[in-house]
Amino acid sequence: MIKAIRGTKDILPSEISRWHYLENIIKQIFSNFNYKEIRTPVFEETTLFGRSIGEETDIVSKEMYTFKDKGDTSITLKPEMTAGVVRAFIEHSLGGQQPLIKLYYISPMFRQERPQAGRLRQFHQFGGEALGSSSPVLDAELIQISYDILKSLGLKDLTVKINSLGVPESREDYKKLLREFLLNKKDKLSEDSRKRFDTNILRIFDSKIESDQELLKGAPLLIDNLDGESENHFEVVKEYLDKISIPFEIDPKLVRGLDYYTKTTFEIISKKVGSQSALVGGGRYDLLAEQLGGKPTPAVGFASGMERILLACESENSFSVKDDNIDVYIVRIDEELEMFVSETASKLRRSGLKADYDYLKRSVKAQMREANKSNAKFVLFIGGEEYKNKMANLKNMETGEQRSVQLDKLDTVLINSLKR
RNA sequence: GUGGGCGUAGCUCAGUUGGUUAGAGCGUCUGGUUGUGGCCCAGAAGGUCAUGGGUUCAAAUCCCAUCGUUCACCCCA
Repeated sequence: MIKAIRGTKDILPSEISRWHYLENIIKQIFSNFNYKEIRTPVFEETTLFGRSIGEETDIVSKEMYTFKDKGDTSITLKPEMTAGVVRAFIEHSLGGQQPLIKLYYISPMFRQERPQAGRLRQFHQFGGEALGSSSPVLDAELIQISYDILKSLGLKDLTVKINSLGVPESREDYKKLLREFLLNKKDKLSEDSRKRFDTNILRIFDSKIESDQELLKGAPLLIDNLDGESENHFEVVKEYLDKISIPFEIDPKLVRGLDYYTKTTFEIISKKVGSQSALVGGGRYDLLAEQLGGKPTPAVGFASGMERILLACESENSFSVKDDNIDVYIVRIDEELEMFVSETASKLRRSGLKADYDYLKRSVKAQMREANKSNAKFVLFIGGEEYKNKMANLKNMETGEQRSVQLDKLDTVLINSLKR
């Protein structure tokens, strides 16, 4: 048997209504904030990701689906969306058409990692990006959008964490401080953290190993060593979050794994999804557009994992969607009326009604069971004496009430009955 | 890439210290008297016990390998 590739999942008809529900909320809230949807290709030139996310990051160095196409170009399935959005922004000079552009997306992403709860190789993210303004209000706005979406889904157990990474210059100064602080403790660090000491020292804060955290006690914090501008920016973000009633925690250890972040970073976590607890991650990336060859364009954005969100919703039992139902199921009483039943269904469908019937020549009883399973509001019986007089029996499945209707007035009768 | 758990019907799972024909619930199908659902009742279909090898008179059960899956680490959404 051929099975779906490891780390990929079929979304079956039985679960699709939960996805539609989620997608509708996402579209609704982004639209309230006047964000426009953007769709970029699922694959891009490989170099785009190295240059934006960072060559040394885990995503680029070991998780990308990269292959050569027939023209010998190196292609990569997108592991995240920001790079593609910024590429499109530059390519189509979107910044030249309007000074600030607010975009959102819903799209599959691909990363070749070992699958686990809340982590797939093909997974789905939605996210928002605001390009063209350095206003801290936008940082807060994106936090608000993601938070409001999660809240609209009924999620309760959420924590918003924010931090500021400052600008590269102040960050470099700080790294020196941290390096000095840790220098004589280096040999006591875990193996991973010793590696981080050289590659990305900030990430040592992420370590889950207790002895590492012990060694970090009393370490200088990035947040206490910000440059003046970043500090002011962070103050406004916090102030505005307070004004719009978003509860948050400052987490000086929140260091995100993508190279392009500057100033604000944030995360929303839920304890209800296993160990992959981040539902949302994002931050400001003021230098990325320029780095990719565009004009300097301050920007901020976030991404959010839809599978993780649905896991959280499931474990909190935060919303339920009602079963699909149809308006009318047509039961064929006499076998020779098969064609007429199809014809009648087809007319009703063209009148905008949800109609179905049996294609398997099943018994009347079986047809009724089927009607019941598809939650039909009405059942129409076609056959016998009534049919000769161009009449049919219409049964209300909820009340059990049944009446005779003229076949040529069927659609109006049904439409009126359904209004009630 | 590293480590642990688990692979029995479409799904969720039983299966005793190895012992005849591998079970249940749900789901599916057919019936329960002429042309009417849910509830109930009767019956049926559906299994290379993941795959391959080994131990044994005898393996779903014990051992090994492979594959799959799952959870965790790293990292991330």
